[in-house]
Amino acid sequence: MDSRRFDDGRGIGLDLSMKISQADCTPVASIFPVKVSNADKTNQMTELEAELKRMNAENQKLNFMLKDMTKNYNSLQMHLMSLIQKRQLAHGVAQNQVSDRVEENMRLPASKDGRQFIGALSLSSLESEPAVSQQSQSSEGHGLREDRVKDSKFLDNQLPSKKRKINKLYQTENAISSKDDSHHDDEHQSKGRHQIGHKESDQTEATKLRKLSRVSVRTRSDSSMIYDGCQWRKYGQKMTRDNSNPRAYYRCGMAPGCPVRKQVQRCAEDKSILTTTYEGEHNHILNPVAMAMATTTSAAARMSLSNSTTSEGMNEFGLRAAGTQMAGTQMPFFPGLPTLSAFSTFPAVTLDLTNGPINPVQGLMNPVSGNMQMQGQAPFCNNQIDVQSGSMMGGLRVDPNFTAALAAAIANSMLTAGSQPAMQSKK
DNA sequence: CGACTTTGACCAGCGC
DNA sequence: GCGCTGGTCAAAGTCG
Ligand SMILES: [Zn+2]
Repeated sequence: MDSRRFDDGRGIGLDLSMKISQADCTPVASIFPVKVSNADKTNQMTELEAELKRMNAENQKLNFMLKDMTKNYNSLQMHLMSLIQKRQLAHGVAQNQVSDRVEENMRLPASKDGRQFIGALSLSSLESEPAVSQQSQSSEGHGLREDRVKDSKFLDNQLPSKKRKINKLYQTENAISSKDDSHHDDEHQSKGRHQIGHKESDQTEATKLRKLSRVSVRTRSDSSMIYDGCQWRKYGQKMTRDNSNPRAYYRCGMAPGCPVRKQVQRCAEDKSILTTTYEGEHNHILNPVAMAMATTTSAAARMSLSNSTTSEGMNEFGLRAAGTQMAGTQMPFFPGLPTLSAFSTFPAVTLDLTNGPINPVQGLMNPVSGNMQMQGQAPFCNNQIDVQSGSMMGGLRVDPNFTAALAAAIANSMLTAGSQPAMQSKK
């Protein structure tokens, strides 16, 4: 259906261009000939006006079409992503009994320098407003709100007024799903809350998927949350064992029932480093910033999954398993590189943007060569993926969205690097 | 007053 | 079985 619409759009576009040429040519050609009577002039004027109106209408139509197409494209892309992931899951989970352990890589040692934010580039470039980083500097609660405000401005098509009610609804909905989510098996005995038995398997699948597609992003940020284009609803906060900073739990609030969650926690050693862990995939249309983030996490998750399914330490992306990379050749790029610590057997990927480029221009010129590393965790290996490395490039270039997202993240960090107000104190 | 955040409580998993 | 820990819920509080 989408392809049909696409064709329609193109057809109209062609039509319009023809009309434009008509509108451009006929009057001009007929006006220039020497003496034209007033009646003729008015005639032409009315004709022109009519033409103009038609063009306007056409234009609006086209705009609609374009929006529609963009929407469809986005949703299709998301769909494709999830399908790909599901397929890989089907392969991977069967071979590989991935344990559901919580990852412990949130507390990597601090690295040296550079500041990074995620995703705001796209927004700032789209809105041509440099205020993004400043907004995200506000206090915890406000930071959230501002994210929301920006999102609601940004997303005209995202159920603006009904949002809140839906969120409420979704909260309860999620209460059920998340119960089934995390404790699907044992929940049966303890509470009678799950009367939705037939849904169970689906949700179990969804949970698995969500848990498997877990991606951490480490950034330098003074604000309590990085801007990633999504609306997040906080549903919990916890002190964790080996980190004096609390971990905050958020779930996606952009659509009811969206399974995506994220955890945000500051690094114990370096409080300027913010670790954000994303779980799951959105089940709704995303704005470009969120889309970039989502595709990044999807790609990273796929890499992690494929890593977990390959035995030789080489995955489909041509990424080599940790041992080799860790041991040497890529390290020189990151003098202050944290070593991977305490990775559990849980497959997850860490995008480390904390080794920010000192030279912003360099990063902007060649975003993909920015100091960025990915640390993938798989049952049998710890992967540290250097975006600069050839092996990595081979794999990542396959997915333009991935590089786009990375580029956005890096370039954004360049934009925001200079303007870092004083750190606000967390509550 | 509704939407959203905070925070104590609850629950499951895990190790001992 | 017990205690610890992480994840989630939901009532209460806060905010606009
Ligand atoms: Zn979502």
